[in-house]
This record gives sequence, C-alpha cells and structure tokens, in this order.
Amino acid sequence: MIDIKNIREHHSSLEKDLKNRDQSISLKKIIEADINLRELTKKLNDLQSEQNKQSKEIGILKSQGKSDDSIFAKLKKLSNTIKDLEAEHREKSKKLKDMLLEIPNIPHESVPVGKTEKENIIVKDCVSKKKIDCKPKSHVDLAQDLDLIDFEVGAKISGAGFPLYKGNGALLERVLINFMIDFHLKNYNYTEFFTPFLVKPNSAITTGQLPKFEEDMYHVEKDGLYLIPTAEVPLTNIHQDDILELIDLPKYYLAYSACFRREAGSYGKDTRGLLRVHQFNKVELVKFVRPESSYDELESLVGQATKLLDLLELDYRVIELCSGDLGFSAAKCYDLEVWAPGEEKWLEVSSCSNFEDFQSRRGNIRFRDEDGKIDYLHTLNGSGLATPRIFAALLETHQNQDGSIKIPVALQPYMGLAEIK
RNA sequence: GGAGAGGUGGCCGAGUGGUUUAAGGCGCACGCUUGGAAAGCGUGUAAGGUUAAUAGCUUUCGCAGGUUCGAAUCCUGUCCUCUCCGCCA
Repeated sequence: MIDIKNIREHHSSLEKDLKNRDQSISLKKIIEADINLRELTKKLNDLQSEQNKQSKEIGILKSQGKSDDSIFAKLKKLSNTIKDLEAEHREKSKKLKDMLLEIPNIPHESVPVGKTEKENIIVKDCVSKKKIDCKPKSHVDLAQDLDLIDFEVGAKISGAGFPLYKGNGALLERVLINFMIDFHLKNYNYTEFFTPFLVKPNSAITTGQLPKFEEDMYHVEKDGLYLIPTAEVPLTNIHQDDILELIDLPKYYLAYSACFRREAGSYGKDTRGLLRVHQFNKVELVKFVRPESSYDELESLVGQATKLLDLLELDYRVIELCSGDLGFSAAKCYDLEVWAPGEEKWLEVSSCSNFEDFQSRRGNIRFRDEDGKIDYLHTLNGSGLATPRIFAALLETHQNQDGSIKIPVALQPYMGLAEIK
C-alpha cells in the first residue's frame, strides 16, 4: 500500500511512475476521496470535542446534585449529528482504503521502463558449460521412463496439475527440499519455520494477493481461509502489527511449504509435466530489514539463490524485470530462470523481490529507529527455490545417453545415490 | 461439537455508567543520592489521525454493531485464549 501522504504530496510524479507499470492507473479518485475524508475528519473532531466537554460538565453537575435536564435535548441533537458523521466517516475511510489496496507498488527508480517481458534485462547469463551428447529428452518422458512421477494417477486423485511423485522421484523431491533448507541454514543466518498452509484474508492482504487476485487462490469458503500460494504469506505475517526493535533487524526467515495456485487464466499454457502445476513445493526466504539496507539485501538474496543453482549444476540466468512485468507488490524484482534442454525453455524457479514498505504498510509491520521513531520497515522475499521446475531442469540437464540421471555431487549424500536409473 | 472462564498499556493488574485525563505494581529511561553501585527518592514511559509542533484537539480497553447526553463498564453479534467433556491422527 502506498502512503496516502505520499500520494497527497507527490501524486503527479507517482502517477507517472505507476503508469510505467500500467497505463490504466489513475490516482484522481483517491486524491478526491482523501481531501473529502480529511474535511470530514476535521468536522467530526470538532463536534466530538464539543460533546466531550459538555458531557464532562454534566458529570460534574450531577455529582454535585445540580443536574439540569434541559441540556439533554440539545446534546441529543449533537449526539445524533456525530453518529451520522461517524457512519459516513467509517464508510468513506473504508472506501479510500479499498482503493489504496488496489494500487500496485511504485517501481524503484532503477527498474527499467518497459511494457512486457520483452523489455526485461538479462543481468547474468550462466549458460552451457556442459553438452548433452544425445538429443535431450523432456522431463516428462524421463520421469515416466524412470517411474519417478505418475501424472495420470495424480490427475485421477486430484485433477490435472497435481503430480504424484513416486519412488526415487518422491525421494528426489524430498531431498531437494532438505538440501535447500540446510544450505540456507548452514551458510546464512536464517530462522526456520514450519507455517500454517491456510491463512486468514488479512494475511493475504498484507502480502498483496488480496483483494486483487482472489481468483488465483484456493479459497476454503466454509472457514473463510485461503490456501497459501507461497510461504511468503505466513512468514511475512508473523510480524503483522508488530513494532520490531532495531537491534532485532535484519530478521531472516525461511520456510518450506506446499504452495497452491489455481492458475486461473493460464489454462492451456505449459500444461504438460511439471512446468505449471496447482500444488508444488518451495523453500521461501523472507527478510525484514531497515529501509536503508533493503537494496543491498535484495542483491544478497539473489546471490544466495543463484548459489544453489551453481550447486545443482544447472545453467541459469538472472533477469531484471521491467516496470510492466513487475509483480503487484514489488518495487524491484529479479527472476532466476534455469535452462531446460529437453523443453528447450527457460524456467522461472525463483523470484526475488524488494517490496520496500508496501507490504509492511498493509500488514502494519514497523520498527523503532535509534531516535525512538516508529516507521515501516522493508520486506523482501525470494524463492530458494521452487522444486518442480528445478526437478524438471535437473532431469533434463543431467540425463545420460542411456536415459539415467546423474545426481549432482551436492545432492548425492542426501540421495544416497550417484544416479537414478 | 457441548459446557464454563477470560481477553484492559511492554508485562502484571484495579476498574459494573460521569473529575478515568485508565489506579497500583513490575519493567525500562533519565535525574537526585553515592568513591562506585544497590537501595531509596523524584520525573518520565502506548499507537493512529490532524498539525510546523515532541502544543492543542481527536480516535483506540480483542473486533464489529447497539443503548445512553455520556460506555473499559450495560446489550447483541463475532474472533481469540484457557479449563472440562465428546470425537480424533
């Protein structure tokens, strides 16, 4: 959520920045509503002040046994006026807040301006150190041939997009999760969490999935809960409504979670195999940091995630997203993509974002600085990493001519195998 | 799912309609005192909105409504926590 004061003071430059992301955004209605609401607030405050004063006087008179009933009629009228104004105020401030919740974050000044993914910038390209000496097979074929995943039975149980991992496939999936968690814990100063997978609407508002992207989430209507699309949601909301002390910052949290996405609107896209599924596994990294350091923290987050890709011996590139391709809550974002030689596609396996104070405002997550001043902190997150596409890229990259899969050295102690055949 | 108890400031806790402008305590900060410390004494100690303001005004006693001139206090709904019973991995 953008600070209303910021909009009040810099609406024309903000609107320009937001239009780089989406031409259709306008702040006009918000500015009008804000002016209107502030007038109303002023009026209401003055009347409340009057009412408080008079009520107190009645109290004093009563305690002296000198009450005078004639004043009540006058105050009744005042009281009714206040009630009407309060109702109006409630309604208008909710409307303003609802409008603000629909406005995406302002792109950081360093973000390249552009309309579509075509204008994204490749900032790092680590391509092909290795050659595959056969025509690479797709992970779908490899997984089926080696009996690692049963897509049909998954579909029988739950529908398309719910892969059933099996045998060494199930093991590899579990190993990937453990390997990634251990890597972050061993090399960086993270606290591990295991979070709820169902969250209240408020939590999804904090991180930006709600109210705008309701359609993308699985909703358990009977209980009013949503299945998380990423552990970012519960992790970030750990500090909902908190005021953190400076000494506690930065905070680095991580969690594995299953992730649930309806993928509404992307039917027919990447339907085969593991490229786009409704349920998948991911290790998520979340940082709570003081504002001055958030861009350094973003760079180190990207470095941390790419280190994993090095260890998994995958070819990858780092993409800096342009303004038009930026996610709703992000001020700046890097995507990590791995090369899948069988699919002959780049697969997005991580997204590392700085949200600045966008989420912390929505979730009321603050900190106290050295002068005792309270302000919103900055949040960041990055996948570290999402398994299904890693799984796919691993099979396709490390396949041998005979159809077996070489396990990267770093994973071998976890797998207890050097290859899957 | 049933029955009961309870949600008040950083923490504990008083408060059943009006000087509550939330008592008192703990903790914390600063000062006095001291060779230094402890104890003692004193002062201060929530967040939001408005504002140049750390002035004033205002909102907030889980949350949302309601009654009343006036609500932490009364009423209704709701959420959460705890205890017991039932069911259960």
